[in-house]
Amino acid sequence: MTILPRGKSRRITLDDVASHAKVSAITASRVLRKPEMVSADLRARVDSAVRELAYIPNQLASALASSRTGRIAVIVPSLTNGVFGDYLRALHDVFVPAGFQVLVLTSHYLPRHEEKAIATMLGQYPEAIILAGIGQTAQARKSLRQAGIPVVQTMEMTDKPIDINIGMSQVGAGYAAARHLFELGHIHVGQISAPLDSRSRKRLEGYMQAVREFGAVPMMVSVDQPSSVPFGGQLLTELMARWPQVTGVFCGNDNLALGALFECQRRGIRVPQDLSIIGFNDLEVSACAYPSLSSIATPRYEMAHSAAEIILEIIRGTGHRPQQRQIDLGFRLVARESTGKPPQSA
Amino acid sequence: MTILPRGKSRRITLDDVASHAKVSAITASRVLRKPEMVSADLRARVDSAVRELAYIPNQLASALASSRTGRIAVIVPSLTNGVFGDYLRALHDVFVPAGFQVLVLTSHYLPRHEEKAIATMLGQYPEAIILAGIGQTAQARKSLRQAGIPVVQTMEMTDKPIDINIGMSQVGAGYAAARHLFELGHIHVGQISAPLDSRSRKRLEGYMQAVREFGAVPMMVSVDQPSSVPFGGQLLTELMARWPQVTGVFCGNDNLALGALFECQRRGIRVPQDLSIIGFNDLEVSACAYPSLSSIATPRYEMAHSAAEIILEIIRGTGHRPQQRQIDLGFRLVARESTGKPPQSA
DNA sequence: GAATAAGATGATAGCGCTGTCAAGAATTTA
DNA sequence: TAAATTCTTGACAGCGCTATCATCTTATTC
Repeated sequence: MTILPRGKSRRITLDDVASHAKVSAITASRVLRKPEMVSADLRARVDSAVRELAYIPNQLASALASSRTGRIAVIVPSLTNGVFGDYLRALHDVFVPAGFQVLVLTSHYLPRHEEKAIATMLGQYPEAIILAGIGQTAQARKSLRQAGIPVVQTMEMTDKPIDINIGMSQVGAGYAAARHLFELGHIHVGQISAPLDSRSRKRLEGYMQAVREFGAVPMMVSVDQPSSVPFGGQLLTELMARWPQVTGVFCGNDNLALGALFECQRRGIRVPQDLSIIGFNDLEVSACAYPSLSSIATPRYEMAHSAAEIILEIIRGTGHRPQQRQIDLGFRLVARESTGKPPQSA
Repeated sequence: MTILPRGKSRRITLDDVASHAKVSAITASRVLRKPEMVSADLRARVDSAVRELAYIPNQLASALASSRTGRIAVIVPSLTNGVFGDYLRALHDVFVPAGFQVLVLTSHYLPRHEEKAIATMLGQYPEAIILAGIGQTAQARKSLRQAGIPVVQTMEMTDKPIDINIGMSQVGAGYAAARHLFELGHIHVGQISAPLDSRSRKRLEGYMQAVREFGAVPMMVSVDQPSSVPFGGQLLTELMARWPQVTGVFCGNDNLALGALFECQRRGIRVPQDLSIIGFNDLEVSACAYPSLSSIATPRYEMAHSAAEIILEIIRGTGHRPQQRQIDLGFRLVARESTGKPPQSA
């Protein structure tokens, strides 16, 4: 095999196709974009020229000329978190068939990174931008407004959306998780989290709300890193060292919950007889863990899907915006085997 | 809040910045790209104009004019699989700081989808393209060759790379996993997999090789869907129903292994006393499961990282290609608690 | 102080495509 | 058959930027 040529043979352009088919460039362009406008004869000639030359249109030039880039910008905190796998899948499911390209950048849970990612994205002149979360910097909000494209903030609710907001109440969901444990009769309910994620902090707020309501004492440990399964075990260990009386734990997300569950198995703590565990997000794995993990099911696929649908409608419908600028898709408490009544002795 | 204007206020261009700063457009351009070429005075004027107008360069126009798109195309089978989370993270880690944009498309494990994704990507005129796997269609291979850009096939090895190949032996790794069980003394070693993924089929081949070598009987069940934790439990159930004598299971990946492990816990099968389980990929969760899961550690982060580094070198080094066109990054057997000797009775 | 070199700035011409409008060909109508 | 209508096709300009080359300053040398 020979070394590939680089930039040697100029790439085939529309003009090449046109002259090969003996038509004007614009006709060739039309054959590709609006074939019904061109006679069958010319269309056939152009089509065969395209095939013969293996012509690939330059989307850059096309986008520049038409000011339609066909790009949708997405910024998520992380690619390794299973939550965003589902989220991105939903976006691809809607946008790719509709002929749009999905550009993804990560913010690593840092508003500063997100601001930079937003600037980078806007330079690509996307036709819409979808953000995870509502904590954009002032500067970022300004750029987003100026861009004049649909901006959708997802994953949580805000009173002051930049444009459109499709989410759920993270505080409410955190409250529901903690309340579930209190209502089962637990008095000593702990919380472990990785509050680098601002949504994680909202859930903590919900936990605190429930703690106050049930007259309990807050017991929290956290780690300033992206959450992961191993941290779940580590944080549970810390929690139980500081507050041995704990009988219920609300984990900021299912990865932490899974890690906590494994740690219990390792240490012979029975779940839920000795300790109840509830997670957050309801990842696929949670339902089939042993014991199966109680969790809060979040509509991450649906949030992304709705965001995508609404954007398509706006783009196609000449910019008409939906009546509703804030959509709360809710959440669902899923009580499974990992939560039960506290032990009698406690 | 008012409805956002759409396309009403023309977006700020370089000309706006230039006239605002009372310099020529090209000087403004230089301030942004090669500031050292411009005097401090003009640079300051342009910089403040940029800030005041909140100018965001149009990358499209820039790319068209300079014929440097700054884009790297990546095609992966799935976004939800944890393996590709690590893989994409590595690509972002290298390319984003280097000023490149990473475009991701998914193939859903289907060569036909991959072919389409490749065509879409080439229309974006990326400066390089990175593929997961080696099973591209003939048509796709042709387009890729014609594109004249670095093409890196990853995740597995091939004798006939399109251009550059950075991978590992999937057959060899599958063989190593199965062999590990045979060497521990197991005679009845089963395999469960989701062979939609072509690499999964390669691992099966390795398993068969080991089965032949140790004079054993192949026992396999599979599901024609993307792998997931729940399928792990389901497939294990099927396997043990058909071959109750099984004492060791090689799972096509760690998700299946995790599901199998949970199923064992549910059914009171002790791991590894009654049943040994080995997974594949060594996801983060495997090390902290209980019992911790034996697995094959695959260099997915490293493969993507090397691919990215090599591409940067080629792009920056005026197209000089590395001597070595095939790089095998190997794999590592990680024996943990989930694999042990078979029960005496067997 | 004149000649030269080095540095800073600008004018011009595209990159490859599409929007707009004009012109020609084919068809229909009265 | 002439006029009106529709359908096809093409010429041209320009999207916003950068590569290239030309011009004008300012420093450096003898």
